[in-house]
Amino acid sequence: MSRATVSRVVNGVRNVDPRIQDVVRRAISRTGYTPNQAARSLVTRRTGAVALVFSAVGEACAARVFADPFFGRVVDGAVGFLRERTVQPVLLVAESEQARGQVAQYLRQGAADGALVVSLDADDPLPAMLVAAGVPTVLFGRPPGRLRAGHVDLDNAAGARLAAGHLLARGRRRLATIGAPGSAPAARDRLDGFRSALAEAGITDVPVVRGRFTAESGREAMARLLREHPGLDGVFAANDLMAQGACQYLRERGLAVPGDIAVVGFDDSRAATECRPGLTTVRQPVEEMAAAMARLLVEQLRGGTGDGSRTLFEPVLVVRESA
Amino acid sequence: MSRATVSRVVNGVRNVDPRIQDVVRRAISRTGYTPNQAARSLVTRRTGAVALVFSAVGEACAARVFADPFFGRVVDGAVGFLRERTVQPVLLVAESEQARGQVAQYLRQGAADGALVVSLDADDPLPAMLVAAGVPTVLFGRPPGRLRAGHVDLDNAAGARLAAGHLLARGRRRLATIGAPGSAPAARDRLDGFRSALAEAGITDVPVVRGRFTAESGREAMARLLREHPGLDGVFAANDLMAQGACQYLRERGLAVPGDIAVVGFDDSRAATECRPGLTTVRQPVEEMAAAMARLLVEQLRGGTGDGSRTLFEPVLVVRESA
DNA sequence: AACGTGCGGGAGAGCGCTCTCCAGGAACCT
DNA sequence: AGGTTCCTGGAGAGCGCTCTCCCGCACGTT
Repeated sequence: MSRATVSRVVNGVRNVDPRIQDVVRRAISRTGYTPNQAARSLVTRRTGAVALVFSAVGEACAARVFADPFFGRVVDGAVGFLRERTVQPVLLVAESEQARGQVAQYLRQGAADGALVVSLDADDPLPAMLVAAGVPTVLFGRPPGRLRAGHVDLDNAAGARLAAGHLLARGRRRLATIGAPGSAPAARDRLDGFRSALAEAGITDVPVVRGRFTAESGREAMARLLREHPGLDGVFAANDLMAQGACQYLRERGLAVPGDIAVVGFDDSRAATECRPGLTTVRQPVEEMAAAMARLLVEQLRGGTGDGSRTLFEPVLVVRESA
Repeated sequence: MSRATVSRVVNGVRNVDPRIQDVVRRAISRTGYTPNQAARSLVTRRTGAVALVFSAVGEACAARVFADPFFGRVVDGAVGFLRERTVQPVLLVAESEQARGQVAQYLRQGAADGALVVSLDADDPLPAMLVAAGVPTVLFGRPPGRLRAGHVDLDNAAGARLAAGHLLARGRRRLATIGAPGSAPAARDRLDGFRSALAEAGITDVPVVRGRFTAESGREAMARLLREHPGLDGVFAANDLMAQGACQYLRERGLAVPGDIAVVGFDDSRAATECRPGLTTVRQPVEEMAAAMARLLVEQLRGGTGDGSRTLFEPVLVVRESA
């Protein structure tokens, strides 16, 4: 029997006599034969795998990255979608400059058919490196600079407006916000959206303290806000983790949420429901967005073109107890 | 110029005339040439990558897995070690039966040179599948059944004894423990160690409630313990997340920690320091253990043999405020 | 001057697979 | 009965690299 026939059976391509198929399959299971992926991709120029890259500029360790429930949700969404299509998801972490180089090299060599990149930072050079290397790439969030790449995004400004509107509707007027590093486009949009919505209501002086997307930084930010602006009655945090930290701090200081200060978060992550009181927040459908990324990439891989296409999601306000 | 010479330059093997090296390198950077990994591994039978597999039996989603700080620490330890040796760490999640099959297949095909497997469950078939497929494998925790595989472990029983000793030394006598699924060998050892240490002190009746390694399950377990055994004055939880949940519940119920009830956790994870009060806990050096796994695997890959070797770590008690 | 020695480079096989091309046979039509 | 078509299986090239073998040359030795 020739290799060609075996190959046809394994790949289920063209008609092969059922009896012969049976013989081949039996031989395969008897000998425990497994096709060599390297040889296969050498000729097909496909690996059947897609990389899910988490890139973090300035974060020393991967633990920090995984600490945010956000990442687990991304993994869930992307992995779920890819599994159904029997493409193997492969997670890569680019936690340092050196790591980014290694990851880019790895992908350029063709270790995966494409990359889903989650990077919080607009200064991150990785997306541009991958696009330049010809790796099919889809990003979470809008591409930095003038980079042309498929991506999935949330209307962050609209989400922040939702939060602002809700706080105003609850009669809060002395508002502040806990932002995030200015290098994160999403965080910037949230800040801009919040400010502009308040400006339309005639509130122009909005204190801002920047956190680092962690609960701990939320605590610190809240402490500082309270110190510098004692009269606050409402706070919008750029993510749930920071909102959770803020709530903790307020409770420890004996302040009631939302009685004394209303708190609105962003993401609708696990942290929002675990928080006491339950966090009123702006829902970002992370799982669906990640699945959409995967879809975009798979289509690009199939169709050959289609880079630069994007999917935009709309945020929804989820009202719980905190505001 | 022949391909052989270029290959020699790229791989830095044998002496090549510096001038020729220079010419080759210049040509490479000018044309943006990148060697094809598939072709390379076809002949070398190496990929230069190592898989870090997170396997979870019965967990529906990856988000749950990543929610535990434990996993971030494993990633940190393993990735840090591997990067220095320029081997590419690749994370794989085996979140379902189907996923396990796909992951096993992927590795059997030679997508990575070996696997570091983190599985909390003794019933998990993945380690045995990989070993049977001839994939060099190193496990976190002792191998299930009679499987022969390299692994790294902590003396969990000794850790639990440390916790028991500390609670006893603090004068606590009415003790209970928040355990974890019996299918997790580490959790079982912790339970056994705790019980045997108390038995030596003449305490034989120790209430046990099982959690699921999450803060939420810790809350529930604590609630139940308190309901069924109102006189408790000390609790040992099988990990910090559950201890954190227990502390939260106690505080909400108006009970002082450690005043009314002392709490000891396990892991010394981020949760331990973020908890209020700071958690007294048994330190498990997860990062070092993960690095040791990577070391074991790399040695096995180099040396050819050495499967079945293991590294055992000793736990240390870290005293903070909670006990 | 003849010979050994070692270093730097080329030729060419072959890793394990896929895929195109082709041949042979069965079935169907004229 | 001959021709046409379809179906199935085999032969063989070639994917892009590494690595062994070999050759030529410069240098040092006898």
